[in-house]
Amino acid sequence: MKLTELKAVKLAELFSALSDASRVRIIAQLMGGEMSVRAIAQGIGMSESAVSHQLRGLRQMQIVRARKSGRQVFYSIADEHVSHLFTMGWDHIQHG
Amino acid sequence: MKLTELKAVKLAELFSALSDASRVRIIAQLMGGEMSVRAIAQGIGMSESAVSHQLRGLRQMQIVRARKSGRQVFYSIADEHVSHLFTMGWDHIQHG
DNA sequence: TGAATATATGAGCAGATATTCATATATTAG
DNA sequence: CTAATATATGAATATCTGCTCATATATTCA
Repeated sequence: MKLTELKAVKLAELFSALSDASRVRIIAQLMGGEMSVRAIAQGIGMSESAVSHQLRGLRQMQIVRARKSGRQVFYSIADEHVSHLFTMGWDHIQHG
Repeated sequence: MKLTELKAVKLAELFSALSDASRVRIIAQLMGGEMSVRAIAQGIGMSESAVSHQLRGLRQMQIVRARKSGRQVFYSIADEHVSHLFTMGWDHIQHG
């Protein structure tokens, strides 16, 4: 396992995506399918602005992807690596 | 997937363990087997104090475990869930 | 015992991060 | 067109984080 500096940073960034309780709640909701910003915000009791800010970061990290429809934007998990990672963490919590 | 507030925090804490490049380097080294604090520090070019601080957090999160032998303390990955999680992230980086 | 070595820890600081608030942009309805 | 709605974004702020430096503790060696 040879770890260059760049890869260490990339790995840290990946895990950072799930390293905050708000983002965890956002991702957990998206595990059930795509949702609008408003729906996410209401579902977890966060302001739409805060959710939008977090989604921006998640989008840039390619953790989620956005689909625009009319004036709404629907977000969903970008790829199954992410949901798999999330599920593994989830399982670990359940047993630990 | 029902996510209580407590579980969201626990999940975030778990991923936080790997959300920093220094910790990623520490974990990556420990993937090869147990190492002393000094060896870890030298291996990744960090001060022993900084490494010790990080190890403290990782210990509290049960990500690593410590074995004392004489005046040295050897650290290793606490359980295979962690190394599995790490490996998954690693794979994701390789292909992404 | 005293010196040297290995690790741990507390304080303090600099930089990062998450939120709020105000505002901007884009889309739809009337 | 104007008003309303959904989202995005910038600035400001409060909190959190990771490091350094100094110091403490524990263990071994002479």
